[in-house]
Amino acid sequence: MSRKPTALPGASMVGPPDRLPREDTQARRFGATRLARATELTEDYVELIADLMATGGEARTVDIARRLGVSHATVIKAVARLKREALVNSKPYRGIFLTDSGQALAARVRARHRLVVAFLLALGIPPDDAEADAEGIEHHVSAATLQAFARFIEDHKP
Amino acid sequence: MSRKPTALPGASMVGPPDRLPREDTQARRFGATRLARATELTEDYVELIADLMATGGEARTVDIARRLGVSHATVIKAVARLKREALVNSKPYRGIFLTDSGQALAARVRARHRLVVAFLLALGIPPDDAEADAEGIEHHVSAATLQAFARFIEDHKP
DNA sequence: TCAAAAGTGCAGCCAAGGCTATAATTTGAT
DNA sequence: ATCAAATTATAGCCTTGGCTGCACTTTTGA
Repeated sequence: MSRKPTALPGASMVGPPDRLPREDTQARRFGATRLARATELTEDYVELIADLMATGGEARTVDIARRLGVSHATVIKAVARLKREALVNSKPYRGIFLTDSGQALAARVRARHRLVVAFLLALGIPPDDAEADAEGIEHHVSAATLQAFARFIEDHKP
Repeated sequence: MSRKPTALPGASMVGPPDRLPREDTQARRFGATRLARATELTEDYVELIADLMATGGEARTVDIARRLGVSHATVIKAVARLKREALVNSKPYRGIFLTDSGQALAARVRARHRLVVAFLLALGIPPDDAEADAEGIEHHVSAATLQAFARFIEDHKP
C-alpha cells in the first residue's frame, strides 16, 4: 500500500508552497476550531450572566441552570471555573457577579451575537432558526467574516 | 430580592405567549447547541476518513492523527466510539472503513461543508478565513439556513 | 417565630476527548 | 530472513461538562 512519506515537520520545503490543503494547515484549522469549542461555554455563561443582571438585577445559580437547561450542580462547577479565570466573583450563597474583564467579554459576545442574528434575519431566515443557529455559529466567526456580515446588513437596509 | 415565580412547566399558560425569550425556549436552544457540539467531532472524523479514502485509497490512524493535529492514541479512542456508533469498521492493524451509514453521513457532511464555504466566498470573505470559519460553522447550520445560503449563492452567480 | 421550601454547595459518578508511555504488530530494506 | 522502523494498540492520567444524592443556608409564609 501507499505508505507515503507524508512530509515530516522538519522536511526540506524546497518546492513551492503547493496549493493542496497541506496537512499542517488543516491541523492548524482543527486546532483553532477545538480552541473555539473550549471557549464557547465560557462565552455563553458570561453572556447569560450579563443578561440576567441587566434584566433581573442579579444572576443566581438556579436562574442560570434553568436558562441553560442544565442542573444547578453543573452551573456551580462552571462558575468555579469562571472564577479561576477571573471572569466572575461570587461568595457562598450570594449571587454571581462579573468582574471587569467579565463585563468586557460579555459586551463583546453580546455585540457579536446581535450581529450574527441580524445577518441571518437579513438573509431571510425565519427568526426562530436565526436565533437557534446564531447560538452555535457566533463562536466560530472570524473578524473578517464578522465584517462581511456587517457589510451585508448595511447593504440590505430597508 | 425578586424571587420571581419563573413559570413552572405545567403552569397555567393563560396569558398570551409573551414575546420575551422564555426560559424553556432558550434552554431548548442551548440543548440543541450542546447536542450539535457532541456530534461535531463525529462529523469531522467521518468527513476526513471519506476524504482520505477518496484521495489515497485508505484511511490510516496515523494519517487521521496528522490531519487533525492530535495524537494517534486520541484517534484510536475516537475510532472506537465511531465503531460503537456503527459508522466505521476496522480490524486490528488493518485500516479504517466507513459503513454504509458512515458513507451516507460523510456525503451529507461534505455537501454541507462545500455549501458553507461557497457561501462565505460569495460573501467576499478571503478563502483562508472562509475555510477556517466553515470548519466551525458548518455543524450549526439548520436546514432553513442552509437553504438561504444556497439561494444567496444562486443569486450571486457571476 | 419557626418550619417548610427554595436555593446553594459538595462529593462522587460517568463519558468524551486530550495526553504520554509502553507494548505489540506489520512493513520495508538490507 | 531478519531486524529496524513505522504503525497500531493499550494503559493510565488529566480536564471538562454532564448527572444524582445529600447536606447546608437562606428565604418565605402560615
